[in-house]
Amino acid sequence: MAGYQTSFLIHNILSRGTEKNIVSRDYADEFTNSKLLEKSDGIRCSMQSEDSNEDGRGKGIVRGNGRTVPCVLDVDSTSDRQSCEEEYTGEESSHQGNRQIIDRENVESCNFVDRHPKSSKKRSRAAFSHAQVYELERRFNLQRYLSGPERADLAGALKLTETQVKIWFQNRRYKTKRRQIAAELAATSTSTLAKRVAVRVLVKNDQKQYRAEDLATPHFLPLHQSYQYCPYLYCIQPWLSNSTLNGGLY
DNA sequence: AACGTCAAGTGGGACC
DNA sequence: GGTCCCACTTGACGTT
Repeated sequence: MAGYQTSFLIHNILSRGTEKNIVSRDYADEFTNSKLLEKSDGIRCSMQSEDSNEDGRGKGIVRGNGRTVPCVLDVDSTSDRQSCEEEYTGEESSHQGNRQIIDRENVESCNFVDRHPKSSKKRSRAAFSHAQVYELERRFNLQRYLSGPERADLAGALKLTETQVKIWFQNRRYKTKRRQIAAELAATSTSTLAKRVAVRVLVKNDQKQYRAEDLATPHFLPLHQSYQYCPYLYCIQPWLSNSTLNGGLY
């Protein structure tokens, strides 16, 4: 990847210290894990409790279905977080709405319970740092599946648990697939609609084929309004053939 | 308040 | 049985 602006190098961003980190898609190829951790260490807050079924650590094997699919280049331009979620100032932010800002010395003890002792039963949700997300994204663009050792290496480099890396890749694959399906369905439905739009004959042989009140009553509502929250339901449109359905989903 | 995003939870299938 | 995966769902949190 060429043409990256130096000012958007992740280590430059991270080294700004008190400035708010603005994440750009313009990342540096030469950026390494060591540089990443050199700057990012201590700005994350992993609130997650350790997964009970932490798996595969140190086994050094590639499992049968732990396949590695290299170099699937599909840069998802919409995958970035939409806003800056943390600012590293070396102390906790005074903004109540902000995500957790972690003191370097308190990284190990950072968890939701510590900060919210009265709501210890609340489910916690880790907020990965931009540097961690960047590196995960970068790796995902290289390969969508990680073997056990690869996952362990990445987890160690990012100071995440293997389970967190595994779940991140899992969620990321599913997210990509969802967007791909939605895009395909949107494309097919619009093209299908274009082919199937019923055009009423209004004039035939110089005779009007409509009544005046017909013009005042719309017959069609935009389909997408009905599927605002269920985009996948586009595929259940009756005019789509089975082959289209199957091909679109699996 | 409604909505969107995302890490984590859940459940089931596949593989060894 | 253990581990991985996918396909959702849940709950926390940020944005509008």
